[in-house]
Amino acid sequence: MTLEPKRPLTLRDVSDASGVSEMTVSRVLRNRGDVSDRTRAKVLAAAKELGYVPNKIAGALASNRVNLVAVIIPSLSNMVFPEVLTGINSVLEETDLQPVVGVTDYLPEKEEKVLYEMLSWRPSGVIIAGLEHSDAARAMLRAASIPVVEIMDTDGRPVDAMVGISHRRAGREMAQAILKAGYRHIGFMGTKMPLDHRARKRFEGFTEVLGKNGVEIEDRDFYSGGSALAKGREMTQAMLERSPDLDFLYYSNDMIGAGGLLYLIDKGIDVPGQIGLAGFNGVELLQGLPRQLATMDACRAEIGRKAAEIIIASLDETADPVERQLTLSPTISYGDTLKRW
Amino acid sequence: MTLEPKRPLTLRDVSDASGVSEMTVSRVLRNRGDVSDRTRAKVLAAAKELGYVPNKIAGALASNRVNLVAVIIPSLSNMVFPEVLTGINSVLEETDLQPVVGVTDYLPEKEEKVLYEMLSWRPSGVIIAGLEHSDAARAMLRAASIPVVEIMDTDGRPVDAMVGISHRRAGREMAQAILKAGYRHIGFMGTKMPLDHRARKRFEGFTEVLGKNGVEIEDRDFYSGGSALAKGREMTQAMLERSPDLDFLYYSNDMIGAGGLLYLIDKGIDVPGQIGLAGFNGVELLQGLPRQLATMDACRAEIGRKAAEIIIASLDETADPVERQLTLSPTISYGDTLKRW
DNA sequence: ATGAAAGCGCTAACAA
DNA sequence: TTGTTAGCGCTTTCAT
Repeated sequence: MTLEPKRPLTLRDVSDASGVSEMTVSRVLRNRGDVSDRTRAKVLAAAKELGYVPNKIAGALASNRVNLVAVIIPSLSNMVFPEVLTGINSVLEETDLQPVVGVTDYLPEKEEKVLYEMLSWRPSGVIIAGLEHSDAARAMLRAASIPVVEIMDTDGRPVDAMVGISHRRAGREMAQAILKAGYRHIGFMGTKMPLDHRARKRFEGFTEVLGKNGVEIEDRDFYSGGSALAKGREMTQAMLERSPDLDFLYYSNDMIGAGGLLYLIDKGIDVPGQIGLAGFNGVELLQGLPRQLATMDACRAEIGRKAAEIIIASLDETADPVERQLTLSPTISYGDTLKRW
Repeated sequence: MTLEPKRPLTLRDVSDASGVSEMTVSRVLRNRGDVSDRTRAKVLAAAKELGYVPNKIAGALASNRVNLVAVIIPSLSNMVFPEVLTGINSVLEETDLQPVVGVTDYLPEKEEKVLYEMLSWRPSGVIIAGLEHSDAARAMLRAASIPVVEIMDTDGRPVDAMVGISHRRAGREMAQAILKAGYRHIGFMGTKMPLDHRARKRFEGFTEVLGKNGVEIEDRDFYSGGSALAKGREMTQAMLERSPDLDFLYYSNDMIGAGGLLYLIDKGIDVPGQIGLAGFNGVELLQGLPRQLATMDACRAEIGRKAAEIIIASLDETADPVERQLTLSPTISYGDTLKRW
């Protein structure tokens, strides 16, 4: 064992060590083309012995192929997105494609930057949350000439493919369920996030149906930062002190809804008799609360799986065509906090 | 506008469009070397006009530099890891380094595979959870000749640098606090994860101190899958029916602890008088519960930040040297479920 | 079944 | 300040 200056190993090193040409070594390592068993064995032994790790940069440049799929999402702290990732992963795992995650923090400028960075690695496809992007971002997506799947939301026109739910419709359906159950004095709590277009669309759908039925949101409040559970508790308390006549609270996500629910239980208030509650997302996490919050499943894992399938199908000429504009249907679960009519 | 066969743009195209040599275009786009303002403007205009996105693959191959940092973690569903990522991000954001995340699902074989994939992109550094890796993985890490920071845990010897807490010690300290508070009949609940070495070490430290004080765990139970909150509730109920004499329940994570706490509150059991409780992690999420679970902060964001700083310092010859073996000290928070002595 | 040559798109190093 | 040349480590293509 001689000490050489540290330099990553190359195909050349394996070639030298095994006495086989670089080209054949390359074939063995990629399982391409016909190679005799004897040669293959020699090469594999040498590669393992040396601890050779192929250089994908060079490989990608030469072959013009990159097995990466860019996945661009607003956040990792909101459990919704890790769940989508899990769905994407479960499908890509069976291929040689690798997801690479970029986070935008809900900021359009950051989205643009992250997208630029990722596209500069020439990925094979892009999965990106939402339909709202800057013009520059949309231009990049189009110019990349690779499959692009916009996920989560289907209220709008995609650059290429899309999979998600209609948040506007989700808001409408929840409003209908609430009205049917007989509630009329409704308060709303959500995140202070003008850039969360999906939350905005749910809210718009929600107020639209209320409005058509002559009902208006009587109180509303928005928070930012901090523990959602704690915020839900505090905001609920504050809102009920301010507007004691409310008979329903609609929360833009399950975590603050759960905070509200715990507060009401604490106070001994009759839920859903005196006050009804509903959130959004269907986060599994909350099973185990004393009572189940009414909510609506956002089909997160399914969205991830479908998006990955669309990418795969787009890349494979021989594959059966798949639906490229897919709207999933979330279902309401009434839990214990929304009266059934 | 003529329709050409779709082909990604190259430096060459920008060079042609601007009448400036490829080399100078390259310099402009990277802000390297002296370029006249006039030339720079011409180039930037042409690049923007065309919508040129540089090809990092070619750039990386030529310059032998890749601005990626591989981050390898067991899971994204456990909030702990997204929080570490946030810490890493917050520091890397101020450099041109980009984290790239790989997930191992707590499986050594998968860790090995993910590591291999990531190293084949020749990243500038690696941040990897835990100190336990297969021999092959450790060999790869060493052979890569790049900074490697092992995070979360410091009970063991790192390949290169490490940042984390001593989980064994965390377990010991919690045991001491519990004994000092006077509890003697202790039950334990955790995840059924033989491969979660940190949970194992906490448990070992915990039982070690109990043992030295003549106390033994009187009942234990492990779960896998499902909603942690719900599991905590169910397991707590089952354990107390089985072992009604217990006066303390130690949970391997805060989520199941919270489930247990909610169950006990529901039952009207006196916490921490009749039964004390403690978890681990200090998840912010749980603020907002009716009562605060005793827990121990795992310093997640701090670990992420420090790890990123070590990578940066290792890459920058001129930087001040930083501590490369860093053990942070978690602190107990007693909350409302562990008596102070 | 194996090898040799060319070149992927960029940047380091040097020349002008 | 700008341009030229020679590769980075691999794969494609074509020859043997």
